[in-house]
Amino acid sequence: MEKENELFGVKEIARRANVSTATVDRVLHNRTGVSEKTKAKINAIIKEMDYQPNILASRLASRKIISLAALIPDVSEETDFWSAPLNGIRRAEAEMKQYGVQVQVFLFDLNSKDSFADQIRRVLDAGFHGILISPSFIEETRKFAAECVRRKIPYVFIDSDIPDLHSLSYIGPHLRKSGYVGAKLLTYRLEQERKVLIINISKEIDNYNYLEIEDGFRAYFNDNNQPNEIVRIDIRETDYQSVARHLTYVFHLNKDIGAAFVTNSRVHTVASFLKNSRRTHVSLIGYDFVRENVDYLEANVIDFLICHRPDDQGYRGMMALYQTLVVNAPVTRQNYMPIDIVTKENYEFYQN
Amino acid sequence: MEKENELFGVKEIARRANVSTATVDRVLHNRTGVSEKTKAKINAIIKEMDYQPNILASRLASRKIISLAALIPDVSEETDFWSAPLNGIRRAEAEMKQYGVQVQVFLFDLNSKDSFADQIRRVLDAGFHGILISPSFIEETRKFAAECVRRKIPYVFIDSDIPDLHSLSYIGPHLRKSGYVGAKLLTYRLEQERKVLIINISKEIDNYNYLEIEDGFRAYFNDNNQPNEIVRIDIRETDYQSVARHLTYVFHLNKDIGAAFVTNSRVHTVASFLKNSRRTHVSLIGYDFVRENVDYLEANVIDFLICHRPDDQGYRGMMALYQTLVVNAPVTRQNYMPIDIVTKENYEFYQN
DNA sequence: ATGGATTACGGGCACGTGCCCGTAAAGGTA
DNA sequence: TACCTTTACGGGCACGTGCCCGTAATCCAT
Repeated sequence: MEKENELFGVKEIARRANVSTATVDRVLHNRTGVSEKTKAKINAIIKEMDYQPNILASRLASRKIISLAALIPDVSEETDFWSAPLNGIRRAEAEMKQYGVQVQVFLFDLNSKDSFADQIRRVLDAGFHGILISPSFIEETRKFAAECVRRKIPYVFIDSDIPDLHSLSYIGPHLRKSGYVGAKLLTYRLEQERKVLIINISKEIDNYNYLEIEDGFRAYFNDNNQPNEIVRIDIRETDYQSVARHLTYVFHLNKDIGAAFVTNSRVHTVASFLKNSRRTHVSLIGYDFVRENVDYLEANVIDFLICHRPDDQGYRGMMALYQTLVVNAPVTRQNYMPIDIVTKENYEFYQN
Repeated sequence: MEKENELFGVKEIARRANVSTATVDRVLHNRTGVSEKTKAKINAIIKEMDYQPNILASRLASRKIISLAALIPDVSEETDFWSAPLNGIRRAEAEMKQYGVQVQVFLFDLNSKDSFADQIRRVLDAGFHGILISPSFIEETRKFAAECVRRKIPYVFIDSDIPDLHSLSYIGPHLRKSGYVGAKLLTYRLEQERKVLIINISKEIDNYNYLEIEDGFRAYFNDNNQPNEIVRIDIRETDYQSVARHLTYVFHLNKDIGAAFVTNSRVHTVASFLKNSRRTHVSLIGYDFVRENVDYLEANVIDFLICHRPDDQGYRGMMALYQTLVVNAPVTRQNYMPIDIVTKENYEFYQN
């Protein structure tokens, strides 16, 4: 069990090029102080023997810590959704720590554009080497991206994407397809004469994500010639009373609703309403593996939850930065997460 | 961005204990040559300052390669299921390579107990430091495990478990629950008067996995007072003609079968039969994300596939060995994989 | 007491890379 | 030519740990 002849180090390159290892090092990190001639020669040798630097030695020798920032929403009373990505980020942190990488997390208030902008400024001021960000507000993110490009700081988007800002990578759901899956599950045992209700509960006016999901949802009905009528409702308050009021009204107007689809994690509020008003025969589908939702899965009020592995998103996002900054390996631009289907029967094994 | 004061190395321990780093090293690797007195003193200091060895430096300094073996079934014409775990193993290999870990894969024929035994012998003879194994044959695995325990080689089971052989870790499905999920999906839109068919297609007499799944499947019917009659059939040949013959007979005897559940990845054979005999109204559920199955998902013949992330199983299995042998961190004994539900609508994002 | 074996420990090089510092060579100016 | 600046490169230490080798100290038998 001895080491195979992997003597392909800087020393070997230096020997072949008749220079010192210091010169090879200068070329490898393209620093100044090397004549064009020797630079070319060394580069040729590097390419020829497909030199792979030893990351162990490199990280050990360099005293510099690589520091990464993660900028995500804080958990609120409304939802602890973002605790999952945070978990993944911590997991990545633990793994990278031993290789000299530090991680710092910045949290902002999803209901405050200002707090988002503030934290962006703090992150940029601190001079991190790479940044993971949830691009919750489009304009601020646009400015942020421009600044990162200027400073050549790689940044990764998670959970939602802004495609035209060329981030290093996007890691998150394909929302349109995810709405499509929701429609499939919703109609799987739905009678033809029943109506379908789409519910969007959200304070924010910023409806980009929601529109994608609804679009996919409706596409399924088109593609499969589903005859059911679709009713939709927007609710701009998130408290139970307001939601209940709106829903009471809708169900009053439409006596024959057979299934409801909630476009985000607030499905538990709807579940609560259905349970209280004894309408649990209505099929209910929504998003995200948060505790309130799982409770209603368990109680047979919610039929399915659609999830996008938020934990993994955090983990992979950080790892994408690690790959570029430490390993210097390429990462894929778009990394769509699986569209997981969670039920009462399989949730106990679900790994976020 | 400077390194925090992490001067907690062997040198610091040595300084505090008034010994040399070599002596500290002997204690750390509990080698001989240290008096009980100094050993105790050093151990106290190590514990007190919660010393964490620098893996980078450790792997760099030690010339020894850590070598891991993976022993899994070969892909056959019957099924390419095992190409997924192999993928995960390769992925882990690439990641560990830079840290001085080598991986060697051994394949055996699922239809030949002898080839399994042969490969076990080869693996044991080569003296690996850790072994990943799919314990396909019980008796041979028992001997293997005994030998590993004797030689103190950690071993990990994937895909199926033999609980009483205390492997370092089991990574794979909870088969019983997985059958339970299958039953849920199968009955979700099934009419009460319809019968349900359980199909087991397998040459091997070794039915351990199958029994677990069927047990879970039936448990769902009990727990939920499902009135449907359950018909079961064992088919000991795997070729299409034999399967079709058996199924023709069963469908002849039972005119009102509304759904079929196949306990393994050969569901595509049944799908083929249903399609050819124009019985695609029968709901069909089976196992594993292999291409033939996905084709029938796409064609609306198979309704759902249940999967257990075989790729991840391979990856995590290798990583469990890495964790114990390199990082010296504890791993969980049982690691049940999520029970994933794959449909025509979400399969394109499924990540094995 | 003497010699030999055993035990307990320290010195110091090596792993492969990063990078500081020193210096010879080349170029520029008076 | 003398002096200074810039360019191009080499020497060599450091990172934290593994481990070989050498040796003083201790023990035991004669």
